[in-house]
Amino acid sequence: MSANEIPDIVIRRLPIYLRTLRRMQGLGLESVSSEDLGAHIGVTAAQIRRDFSYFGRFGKQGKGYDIANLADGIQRVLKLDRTWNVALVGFGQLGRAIAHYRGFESNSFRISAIFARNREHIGQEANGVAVMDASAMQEVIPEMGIRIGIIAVPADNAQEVAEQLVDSGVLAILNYAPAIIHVPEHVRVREIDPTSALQSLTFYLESGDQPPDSVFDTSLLPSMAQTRD
Amino acid sequence: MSANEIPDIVIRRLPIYLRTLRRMQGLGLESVSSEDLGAHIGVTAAQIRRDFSYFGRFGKQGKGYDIANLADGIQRVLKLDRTWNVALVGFGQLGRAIAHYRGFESNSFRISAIFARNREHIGQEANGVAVMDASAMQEVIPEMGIRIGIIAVPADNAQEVAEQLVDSGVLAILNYAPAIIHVPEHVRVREIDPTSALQSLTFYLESGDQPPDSVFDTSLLPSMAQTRD
DNA sequence: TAATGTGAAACACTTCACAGCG
DNA sequence: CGCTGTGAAGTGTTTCACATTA
Repeated sequence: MSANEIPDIVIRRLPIYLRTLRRMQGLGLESVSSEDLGAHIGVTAAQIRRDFSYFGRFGKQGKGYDIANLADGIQRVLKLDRTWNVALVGFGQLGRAIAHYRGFESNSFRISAIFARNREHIGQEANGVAVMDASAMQEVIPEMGIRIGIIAVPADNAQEVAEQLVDSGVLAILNYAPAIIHVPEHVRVREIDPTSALQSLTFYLESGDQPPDSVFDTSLLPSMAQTRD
Repeated sequence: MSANEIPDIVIRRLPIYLRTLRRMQGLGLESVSSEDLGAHIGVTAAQIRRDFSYFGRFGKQGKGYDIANLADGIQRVLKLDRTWNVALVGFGQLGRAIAHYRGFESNSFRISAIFARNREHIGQEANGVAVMDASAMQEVIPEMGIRIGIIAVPADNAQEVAEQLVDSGVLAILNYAPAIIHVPEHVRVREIDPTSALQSLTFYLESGDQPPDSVFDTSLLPSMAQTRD
């Protein structure tokens, strides 16, 4: 009955559950109730139970969930019981920071190919991985069995890079460029967009007192504010 | 009637609309229909119209939306017609990358204070901003009228830093640490979590052929997979 | 006439509440 | 007897479809 219609929102919560369970495991804990786990993560116990129910019966009534067992289950559902090779495109400030980030390694990912267009970047290396010319993508990505790409190029080049990745066989993209990329149905994209995140937070702040600065800034845009009504 | 109940999900889409409209404006376009705008962004025309209807009547029947006017409207709704000072906490790899990122400036934010605990980091500087001791937060943040904080410290320190920020008067937090932070109701948090994003993408990939590597990796965790049924 | 703004319907997700199990 | 798993109810979000208006 659990078949195949797990909402994406549930899938996006699984890594958080996994990470939390692994931390608990590291603390020597053996089991946890949906109540406890929810409190740690900031979601309701009911949601925890509903989420887990999508992919099986992991709990024991009266007892809760076995932490190691549940974590392993989630890890398997997410197919994280292996290491995924990832291709990074872009080796500017951002690309380099991503290439040097050590957090992926311990979480089932390895940046095993880096591509750039800038001649200055090509030939440099990060973590022992040499930066290749972007034109090598179509050859290297299939060869290495890479199915995940990270876009870390300027917004204006993001769509083009997305297409090159897709043409190379990539099926999942993590997009750091501040641009919406359009890909075929069978390709999944997640956006990393700190600027948008900040820009949606200010909505909730009072603009009132303490202007941080005397500059009345409409940013790059010289346009004038003007609304009707 | 538009009063005050705009869903957060709508607020989170506004920066994307804004960015897209500004790009169109830069291209010299003057007006756009919900149909067109939706196609560019990848949402339905109905959603665009519904979203905008929450904060006013911005369109003209038969014509569409005036790009400059609509962008200005969104900018005002999001309170982005000013520059917000932001405090960055953490000056390791990640913190430094954020400090040097030039994308915030042109989008209404300025990292105007940087804090770290590591003695090596204190006194360094980025973009002309000196790194201060974290203990100075409670004094400096109110003084500078800062209400937005960015957390870029290891997961284990994230909660502590969040509390220091909140105690200093911060009301909005952008959290790059891979940890859920708990804050009072009146404080808003957005997470930047590339690892979780990648980990939720693999769910949709076939694990089948082409194992990228011979390592059968259960990562850091030595635990054995074992499920019931 | 072309495209908005919006009731109403449809769909999606979350929470309630409790039977049932270990 | 405490806690899961899950129908059913409750909310929230998206889409439909069309009257309305520039």
